[in-house]
Amino acid sequence: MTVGGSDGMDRVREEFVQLWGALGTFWGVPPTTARVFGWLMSRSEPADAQEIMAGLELSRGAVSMACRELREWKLIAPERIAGSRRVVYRPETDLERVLRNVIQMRKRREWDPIRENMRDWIPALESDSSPETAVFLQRLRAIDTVMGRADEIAEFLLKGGTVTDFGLKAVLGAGAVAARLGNIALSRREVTAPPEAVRDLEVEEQES
Amino acid sequence: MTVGGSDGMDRVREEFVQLWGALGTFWGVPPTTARVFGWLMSRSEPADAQEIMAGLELSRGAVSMACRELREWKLIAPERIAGSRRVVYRPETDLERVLRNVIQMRKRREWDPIRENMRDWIPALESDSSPETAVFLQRLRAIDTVMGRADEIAEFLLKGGTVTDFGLKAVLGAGAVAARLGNIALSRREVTAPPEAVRDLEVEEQES
DNA sequence: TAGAACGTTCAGGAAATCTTGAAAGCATGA
DNA sequence: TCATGCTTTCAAGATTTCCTGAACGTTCTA
Repeated sequence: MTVGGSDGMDRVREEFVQLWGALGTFWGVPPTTARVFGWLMSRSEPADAQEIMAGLELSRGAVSMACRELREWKLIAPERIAGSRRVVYRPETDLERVLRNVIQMRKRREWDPIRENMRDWIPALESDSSPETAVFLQRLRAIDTVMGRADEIAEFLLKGGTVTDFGLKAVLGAGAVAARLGNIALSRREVTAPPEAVRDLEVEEQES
Repeated sequence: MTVGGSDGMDRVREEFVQLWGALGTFWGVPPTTARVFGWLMSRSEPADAQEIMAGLELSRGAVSMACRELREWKLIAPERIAGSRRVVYRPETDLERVLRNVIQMRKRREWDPIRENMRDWIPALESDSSPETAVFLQRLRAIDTVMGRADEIAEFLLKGGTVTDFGLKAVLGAGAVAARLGNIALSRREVTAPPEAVRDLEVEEQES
């Protein structure tokens, strides 16, 4: 079944699949779905549902669901076999693209709705001027600022199209990590203007 | 109990707490734990376990567990009230620090173990030279490279002292910045060598 | 030292999530 | 048009994860 599977290969494959499943946590996907992707990546050739079933000991349904999800994330591409109903899935193996797709998906599914929500709150609090509210409002503004920046970076990464440049790969990596955590990160040292909204958090209680 | 709570304030607070709980997904923390942090952030003053219980309708035990976790992440700091058993928790409101703490924690808890695992696999496959293995090995190497870079960047962020801001404008405007970041990211290893392993993924199995 | 107040722990129940398997849907070829 | 082979769907079951509440520890007051 497995093309050219040796003992070492099989062991590593198994552990790799397991690990990739655990990694699913990082990008917000059920373990089984992530494992299917890992398994496909561990093979030199694309596979159909039956092979995946056999390889991972999953039910037909589970495989189908996982593949649907992975297709939505654009992490695998279906390929029809001519003269048959059979569909094989080819995994996206360009990590850069994998990263971009994951960022894009999470942004759309979770991040953007959150930001939209946020938009309502700040105006809603501006009319209220108790001290408690003032503090909270300030924090919300700071959060909004940071999120806005995370947004810009995510946008940049997504539009970066052909990111062939040297360091950009590094930047991409950083952005992925940061975006995954819902944040941004770069050095403050080079900043010319101080990041006020963020800084202010530390001294917020003095304002009146 | 709530200092100066108005209607609008309470509504926003509730939604904010809810949202923050959902955000927990992003940084790998149970929803309730994240909600506790959100609730604390929405208040101008630190709170003790009882207030949190009341504010979020949680059991005593749940609050205790959430606070323990948050303390581990260094996202809240306990403060003893003099002459009493009471402990109030003050949330970390400097987002920059929040970010760093989260990155640090996840790196230690999940990321580093994963990388360590990986280290075993590549040598284990090098002795085996079937075609299937060769492809997989190549992918593993590419993954390792990318993870290594993410690692270096995380390290940079953690050690870089103040790590936040520097928005996209800088990245967009100044290739120099990207270059600098890139160099930092690459500095430990192949400073001059192009990232072949990554590139190679795209052409590894062409039959198109 | 006793009692009160508060925090912590952990077994067990509750809820959310994932997986299964049967049934329905759709191309293909006779 | 029907039979075949493969995929998709979805309700019900299984599993994992989370929360509760009672019992226990610790610190403070009297």
